[in-house]
Parts: sequence; structure tokens; C-alpha cells
Amino acid sequence: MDMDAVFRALADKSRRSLLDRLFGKNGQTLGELTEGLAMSRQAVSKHLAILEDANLVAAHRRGREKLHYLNPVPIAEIAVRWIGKYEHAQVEALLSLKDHLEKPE
Amino acid sequence: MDMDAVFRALADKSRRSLLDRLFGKNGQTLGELTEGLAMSRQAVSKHLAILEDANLVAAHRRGREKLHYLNPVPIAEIAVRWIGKYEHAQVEALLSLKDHLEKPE
DNA sequence: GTTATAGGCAACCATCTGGTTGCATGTCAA
DNA sequence: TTGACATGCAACCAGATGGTTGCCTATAAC
Repeated sequence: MDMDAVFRALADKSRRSLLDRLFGKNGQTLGELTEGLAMSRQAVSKHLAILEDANLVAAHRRGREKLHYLNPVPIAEIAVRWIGKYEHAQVEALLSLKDHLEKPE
Repeated sequence: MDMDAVFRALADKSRRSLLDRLFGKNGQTLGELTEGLAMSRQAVSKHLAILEDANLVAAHRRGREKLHYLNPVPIAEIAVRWIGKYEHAQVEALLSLKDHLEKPE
């Protein structure tokens, strides 16, 4: 994973806001995502392209529309792989619980 | 906390690398942090100023030296307050363990 | 006191970034 | 097939960003 692309994508408030909107309602079109923003459709399109490059958003066409979906995996990977460096002891303990929760044998 | 400043500060690879160096050895001077980097002292100084503004680094003078210390708190806050939006269920569970570990009554 | 060392300040520069506008393309509907 | 709608592409622009160099200040060492 290209962590640098993810960090750079997350650096912009508008892009984080777009992720928030997709979190609220997944699978939105470009036009839908543009509504209510003080920004042109093209600006939003550029932001979405950056989010796609960072693999934070996945999209596919449906006819003339393009549907955008949130991909939270890179965020989770940063949490584990990078933040873990700084929260090492805590995260180690937390991950053992995570594993335990996911495989409750 | 100004999360935007933190995200923007973390967007640059050189700055993340400086945090890494402070993680490895805390309390370094500007000169020490510059050693071995393909960058001037002034460039490093600017990066450290941005990290200080984002409260990721705290510094104080000792004589003619300036000692820099890592502050991991904003990183942890982002993990909890922002990443939590996307990893909600997991983080909730993990935090309850965190609390439990910190207050083992 | 003089000199060396650690850092700060300011001007400057190239490139990146976030935005715009104008026009082209592709698809649905009548 | 004609028009409306959803998106893509490209050129352009102002301001932010990351870096440089040159010089200044403050403290330590001799």
C-alpha cells in the first residue's frame, strides 16, 4: 500500500468531507456528491480522483453515472501500521482483543 | 484540537520521517535531526515548526540548543476521533479494553 | 575578547495544489 | 434523432508548499 498517497489524500479537508459523505451514504454519483458544496463539479471530480488513486474510494460506471464507494481499508491499515508505531504497547494489546473478537473460538 | 493542522502536518513524508527519528530518540536538537538528511538545516527547521504548530512536537531551549520532543497525543486523538468514524464497532470495543488496561481495578 | 557553534529570520524560487472555465463525449429519453 | 443529462478532458490561474541561500543573533569555549 502506498501510505504516502493515503496521507496526502487525507490532508485536505474537502476530501475528508467527501469521505464523510460517502460514509453517510455509500454509492453516490459525482453530481450527488457535488450538491450543496461551494465547489464546482470538476473540483469534486479531481478530489475523487485523488481519493481513488489512494484507494480510499472505489468507483464504477452505471450507464452515464459513476458510483463512488468508500473503502475504509487504507485508513485501518494506517491505524495499525503507522499509528501503531506511536501507540505500540496499547495497539498490541488492542489488536490481540481484535483478533479475539474476530475469531471467538 | 486542530485536526486539520495535524493531518496537513502528517501529509509530508519528510515530516513523518522526523517524527520517526524522534520516536527512535527523543529530545534531539535541530542539528542532530538534520544529520544524514539530504536537506538543509533551515528546511528541517521549517518542518519542525509545522510539527510544533500541529502540536506533534514540543521543544524548549537549553542554552544555545533547542531540544525537540515527540508528542504522540494528537496522533492518538485522530485515531480515536476520526478513524473511529470508519472503524466504529472495532474502535469502541478496543477502547473499552484500553480503559480496562489503564484502570485495572 | 575572539572565535566557533546552534539556531533564527527573510528573501527568493520552482513546483505542487486546488480551484476555475470551456468544450467534448457518452448515454438516456422523447 | 434530437435534446438533455452525467461525466471527462484540457488549459489556465492564484496561492500554498518545500526547498534554497545569505546574513543575523545568541551562547559556549578557548
